[in-house]
Amino acid sequence: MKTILIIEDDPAIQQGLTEVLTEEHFKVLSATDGEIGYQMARRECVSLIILDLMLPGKNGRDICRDLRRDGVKTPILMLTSKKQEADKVLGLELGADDYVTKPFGVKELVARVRALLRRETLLPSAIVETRIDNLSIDFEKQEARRGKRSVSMSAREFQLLRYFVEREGNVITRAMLLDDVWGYDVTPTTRTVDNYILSLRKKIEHNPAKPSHLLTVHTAGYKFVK
Amino acid sequence: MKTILIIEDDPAIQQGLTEVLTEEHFKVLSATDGEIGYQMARRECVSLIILDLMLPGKNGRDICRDLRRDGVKTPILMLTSKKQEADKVLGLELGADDYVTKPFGVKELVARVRALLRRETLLPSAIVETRIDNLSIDFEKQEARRGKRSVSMSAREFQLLRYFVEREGNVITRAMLLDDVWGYDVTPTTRTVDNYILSLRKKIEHNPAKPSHLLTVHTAGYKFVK
DNA sequence: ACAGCCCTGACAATTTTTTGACACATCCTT
DNA sequence: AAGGATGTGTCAAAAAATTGTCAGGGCTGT
Repeated sequence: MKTILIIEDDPAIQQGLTEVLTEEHFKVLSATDGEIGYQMARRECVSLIILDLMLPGKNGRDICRDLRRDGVKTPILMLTSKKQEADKVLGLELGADDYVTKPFGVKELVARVRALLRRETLLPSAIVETRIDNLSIDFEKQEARRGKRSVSMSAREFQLLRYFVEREGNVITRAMLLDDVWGYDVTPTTRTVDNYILSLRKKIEHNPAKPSHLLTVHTAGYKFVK
Repeated sequence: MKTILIIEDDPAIQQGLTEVLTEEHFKVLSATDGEIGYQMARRECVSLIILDLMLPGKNGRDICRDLRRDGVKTPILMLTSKKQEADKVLGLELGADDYVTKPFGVKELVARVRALLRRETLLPSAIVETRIDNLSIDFEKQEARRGKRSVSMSAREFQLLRYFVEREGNVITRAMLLDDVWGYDVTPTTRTVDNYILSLRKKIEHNPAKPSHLLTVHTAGYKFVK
């Protein structure tokens, strides 16, 4: 689950945002003072920061600049009162990623939050494509093909395989898979995992019954090797 | 290490860009005057040029055109103030590869820089016209015709199709479509998207029920292939 | 008022995900 | 080394989720 830090002194907005975002299944942290918010942003591991421009303690402008200077790359969504301010906030001098002017619509805000988070997850240049024996896989395009024959995989299968490929050689427990690939909110049986392993093997292994890539580590989990 | 040439007269942006790109491990050269920048672009060996549209000395538009005329193939990322300008900058007449409108977020800019560098072939990223089977489409004129029979499409349909065509082969989620094609202020249902896909298929596919271009990627979104 | 777009809601069709049953393998005790 | 206990492989069918499709209502510009 993604955590969002809200740094905002107006209690009405603070509370409203918290409610909305919680409802949208985000975890929310908050600070009403600039200096405290800044410290939290540095210490806590959050996915996105919603930052008011005007704050007691330390204003949003400074927080933003300082965070960037500290090397914090978390996306920042600025709340401003005037459009003119907003233009200055963006651009490079400060390093915010997007802004919303008050008064703002809840839907718009949530949409922007989601957009920022999505862009975020697209950026890290994790593994985009790979090759297992003569099967080539493009995770971004969600395509897998053996020679010119395309092999169909569901979205979850791609996710799962990617998870393994990115952690090549490490033992992956079922719990890790359930947490990271499925998420906290759903809890299928561990049998579900086995079934996906099964179908992945059918697609990537030459002899699914004697796997050479997606190995089982008894009582522990699975391991992918190339 | 890749070298990036920045041609930009506003010192704030100039400096900001330099900082950010340096931090991202690029080597940065810069010019604040158009004519000087143009000369540098011709002489120095750089991997990418970030070019402001409005410049003293020689404006970005001319620099871009002249560089292309000189046979310089280096990717060019334009900085513009208005979206309308941007659309004109792209396309073939000038030869820029991508653009960012001010104010822009750091992440977006860096992402675009990386994308351009990754891209080996210098395709202009804005497609003005295309052909799908025997259907020819002109996005600028908003015309589509199959042979001499014109096929009517609404503005939104053109937008949507263009979005797909420009991202050929990539999986496009409904959220991306809603954010990028519809925008943040309106929030139609995802069902709306499906309906547009439906009507686009009726217009571009030979057999809309068995699409061969506008494919659905179950649980993920859609994908356009030619 | 009319035509054309845009959006919504309902329901059907399809695909994916999960479950449950059972065979088989491995581990750990005795 | 035998035998139970537990963990895994496998399949098919049920359950859930996603997408396809259509008809209709609201809105806008003419």
